[in-house]
Formats: sequence, C-alpha cells, structure tokens
Amino acid sequence: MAEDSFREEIAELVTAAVSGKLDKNKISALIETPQQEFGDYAFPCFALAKAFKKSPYQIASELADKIKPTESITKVEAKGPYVNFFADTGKIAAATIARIMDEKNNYGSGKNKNKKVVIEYPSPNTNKPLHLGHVRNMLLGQSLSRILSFSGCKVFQVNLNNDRGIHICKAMLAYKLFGRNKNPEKKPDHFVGDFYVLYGKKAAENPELEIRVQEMLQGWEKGDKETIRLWKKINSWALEGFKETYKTFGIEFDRVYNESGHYLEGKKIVLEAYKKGLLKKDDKGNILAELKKYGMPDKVLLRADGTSIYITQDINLAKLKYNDFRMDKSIYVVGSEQVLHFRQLFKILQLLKIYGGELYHLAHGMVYLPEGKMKSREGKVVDADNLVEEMISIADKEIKKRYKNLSRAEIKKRSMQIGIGSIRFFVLKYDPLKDFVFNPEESISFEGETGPYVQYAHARICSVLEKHGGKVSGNADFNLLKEKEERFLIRLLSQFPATAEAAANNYKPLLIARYLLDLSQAFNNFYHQYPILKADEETKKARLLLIAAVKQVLKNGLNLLAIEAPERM
RNA sequence: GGACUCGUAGCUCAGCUUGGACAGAGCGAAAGCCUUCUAGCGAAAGAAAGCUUUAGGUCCAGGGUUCGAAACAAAGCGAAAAUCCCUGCGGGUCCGCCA
Repeated sequence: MAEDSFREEIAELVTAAVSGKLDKNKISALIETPQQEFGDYAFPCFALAKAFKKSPYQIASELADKIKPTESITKVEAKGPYVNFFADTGKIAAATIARIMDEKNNYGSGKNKNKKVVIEYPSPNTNKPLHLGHVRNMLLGQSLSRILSFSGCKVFQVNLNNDRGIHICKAMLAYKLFGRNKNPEKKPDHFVGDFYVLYGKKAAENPELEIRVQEMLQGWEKGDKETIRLWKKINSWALEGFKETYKTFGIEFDRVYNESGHYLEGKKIVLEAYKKGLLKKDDKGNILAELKKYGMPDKVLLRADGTSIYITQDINLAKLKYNDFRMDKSIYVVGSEQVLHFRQLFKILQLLKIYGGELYHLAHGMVYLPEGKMKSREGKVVDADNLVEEMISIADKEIKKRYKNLSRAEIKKRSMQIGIGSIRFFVLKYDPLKDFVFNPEESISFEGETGPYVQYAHARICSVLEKHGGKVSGNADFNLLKEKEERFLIRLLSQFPATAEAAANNYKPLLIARYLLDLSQAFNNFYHQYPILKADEETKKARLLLIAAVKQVLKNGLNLLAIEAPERM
C-alpha cells in the first residue's frame, strides 16, 4: 500500500459522507496534514458550509459521527471546523518505509513523462570572471535542472556566451595598449577581467579611449583581421577560465551558443515579420513591436540603419533552441532587473509565432555586498573562484580541528564536499526573487540552517549504520515506532514526493532546502532522545529501517540541490 | 509620471498558490544537557557541523471583503485575514535605438 493511499481512502470516506455535495478530487485536494497532535490527516469543512447551509463546526461534528473507523484509519474526530483522521501507526510507517527502501534513489520522483524542457543559464559576458551573481544564477539553474529532471522531464541545459559587443572590446583594447602581448600568468578569465577593470580606470583619465573602443567594435563588425585575432585570443582565455569554474560546480551543458555566431540572423526574422505586417515602423524608421496593448512599452527590434540590438539575437536564439530541441517549455535563468525585457521577449515570440510553448523567466534578485552593489567595472566583486577557495579553506580548517589523522586526500575530498555544499545551500535556501546581501566574513557559518547541518545528519546515519555492520533487515514490526519523534519523522518522509513535485511545479529549490532542514532537525531530535543500536532487538530493527529511510531521503533531497551527501565528515 | 516587486522577533529569512485549529526556523542573547551511535588506545576532563529551555511579534499602517442559526421577502444586528481586494507609507528594480 502506497503511503498516499491513506489520503485516497479518506477522500473516499468523506465523499460518501457528504453525499455528492463535493466531488472526490476536490476533497482530496483539501485534505491537509495538521499539527501533529491533532491527527495524521485533516479535512477542513469550510468549503461545505454553503452547500449544507450550516456552520463548518456543525458539519465537522456531523461528519465525524457519520464516518466510521476502518482497518487503517483508526480514529475520526471533529475538532472545531476540522475532521481529524488518525491512521494506524504501524501501517503508515510500513507503507512509507517500504516504498522508500523499494524505490531508493527514485523515491519522490515524478512522472512528467517526456516533457522536454530547455533551461538557459548563466549566459555570461566573456570579458571578466564569473562573480557571486553568476554563482547564484548557476546554482539555481543547476538545481532547477535536477528538480525538473527528477519530476520526469527531459531537461536540456544550454548556455549563451555573450561574446561580442562593446564590453568585450574594452578588455581587448586595454590588453592591446597595456598587455604587452603577455600570456596569462593566472587563471585566464581573471587575466582578461583585469584588463576590463584597467580599461575603466584608464578611460576615466583619458576619454579618447571611448572613441577607440567604438572604432574597435566597428573594426570587429567589418571583420578586420587583426581585431578578430585579438578577439579570438581574449575570448578563448575567458572561456577557458569559465570552463574550470563550471567544472568546480559540476555544471555541464548540452549545448553552448555564441552570440557572435548567430546575432546577425535575427534581422531576417524581424524583416520577414515586418513584411507580414506583424511589426510596425516608427517615424524614424525603426522597426518595432507594438506592446502597449499588452501593458508594456513598445520595443524596437531593428534600428532604422538596419543594425540589430540585443533582443534581436534573443529572438533568433529562441528559434535556434527550438530547432535543436523541440522543447515544450523554455526557461531562462536571468536576474530580475530583466523582468520587463523577458516579458517583452516572450510576447514577441508569441506574436511572431517563433515559439509556441511555455516560457518562464526564473528571475533572481541582485547580489549586494555590505558596501552596496557589486560593480565589475571597478573590480568591486566577490569573485566565484575566490569564494569557492575561501569556503573550502574554512571547511579544511574545521576538519583539521576535529581530526588529526586524516590523509591529505581525504581532507581535500571532505573540504570540497562541505565547502561547496555550504555555498550551494546558502544560496538556494532563499527565495530566488529576493535580493541577497553577501557578507564574506559573516554570511557563512557551518551551524544552524546550513548545508553542513544537513550533510552532518546524513553522515551521522551512515556512521550508525556502519557501526551496526550487518544488513538492515527488510522487515520489522513498525508498530514499535510510536514515539512522537518517530511518527513525525515518518510523516516528513511521506511528504517528500509532494515537496519535490511542488518544487518542480513552482520552480522553487527553496522548498527542498527547507524540507531538508526540517527532516534533519527531526532526525537530530530523535537521535538525541532515543538509542538505536542499544535498543531492544525488535525496536532496533525498526529504528534502523527508519533511519535508513531518512538517510535515503536526505540523499535524494541533497541531490536535487546538487549537494553531495557525505558518508563521513 | 508609469510598471513590477518586497515590508513577518534585535538580525537573516520561511509561511501567502488553495484564508481557518497557539505565526514557524536559524543567528544573536540568557540558562542548561553527559542521553550519544560522533570523537577517543584508556581514564579524568573536555568537546559537539548535536539537543533542550527562556526572553523577544500591534505579521508596515488604515480600510474593505468573507461561513452561518426557522420557508420566503424586506429591514436591522453580527465574530473571523500574514494569506484575498483597495489606499497610503517605506525599500528595491525597471521604463535605452545598452547588454
């Protein structure tokens, strides 16, 4: 019996009792899990008040009288406007644990069969290293990919390199003037970034540089050989550096697009659409999409002189992606300052019939430093690579404080798991939309609501199971798990599939992070209070199975956040 | 001027989709825990990526809406919102022929 068959059974009981005043699906959706002491399931009677013309309090007590306990539902009682149901402890535990042990890594996965999703992130500019803003973007994109894929979708991760334009030329020019043709003596994207910052400084002193940058851009667009050679060099350095950072985070793309390779194609689409009468020209001759009737400002898509702007290439990219993947859904992970841009883009894609599937902009808030907004032009950033390094070194210190005799390799492995896990969790536990103040000294600790806290719960269980040595038996008397803490754990375990589904439907890794905190906390609480290995033989069997199930679910959840679940730490 | 978004303990945040049973965590503050499977060659001691308790809230402000008790009609009375609606105040973002 699957654990949600309890819900199913209750829905049937209620449906029969209300004699058709409300259909079963609606009833099933209304069933909730109340605070523990009230019962295992609850049905609120507010929705019935109108049909019965009675107060919900009265309806609840009448329903409670009418519904008789069954084999698995042991008690039905009214409390205020709710009907509360108590399930058989042993049965509910057995159902939940059996399912987890049976489905293992798939427990909680969904059946969104064959739905194809393309998710685009982090789409960096190739003139500077990735910073904390990109980290947030990447971790969100990566986690969401895993969550959707777990829910049954076929997910394709793609990246767009914004590898052309004035910002690249700035780094190029500074290198040309001051770089003395050197090769990078550091991580190459950082090397490039230094010149971008240097340009900012020099241009402030010498405005003439701005003109030279413009000339360089024109040279690039005309295909000037020397400029192109320089561009290739700078660009490949940046990309080489990114590659390393992606590797650190375990990010791999199914396809990488380069703006330079396709940005001209967008023009054709726009011109064609104009011919069909889908777009208008303004009095200056710019081609624009009329969006006022959709509550947005109009958007120019092609300048009067025929040159394209940023959104032009976005339109083309949408087409390329569709040709490549034929996806049902297209997700863009981009900062919330571009909300309007994407609302416009999505509407335009619809109007021009370029992409008819579902579109979603996963917008995330800005990242601030305690001193204010990050400014990469001034080099005022928390750099992604340094951040990782710093976190790993903190983890390294913490490990060395606790263990004296670990091999260097083991320390390195653990500090990677813990350091990176801690960044991931820190970023993912907040609502993506909210702005984010990052204080390098204070923001990250290993105590409280953190990745290591969850990892530690997992490692603890592993260690108990290892100490136990033998196999965890497949059978036990689950009626023995009747402590409040045990019942609470089981309830949480049974809620994981619904949580994973909600995370996928609402694009919210946050839900997984909060769930993991709850589960870890519930486990620690239980662990602290009750012996496992020293319990009597039968109880021990049941508890071992319980914690093995907790371990499995912690692992599955961490995996959705792309955080490793260490066996020891 | 317009659009979007946020406002919940000293601080950082969940909860708002689908209103409803005492508004939840973490940090910080105060006090405790030797239960332990973590750690440890062992003892004492200590320690805890751990646990418990306490203090801390007009959920920004104001207004609105909202189940009902004897058939129908009219009138009157009428409890309920962090969550829904409106207004205001405060923060952030956007409104480019930049990306």
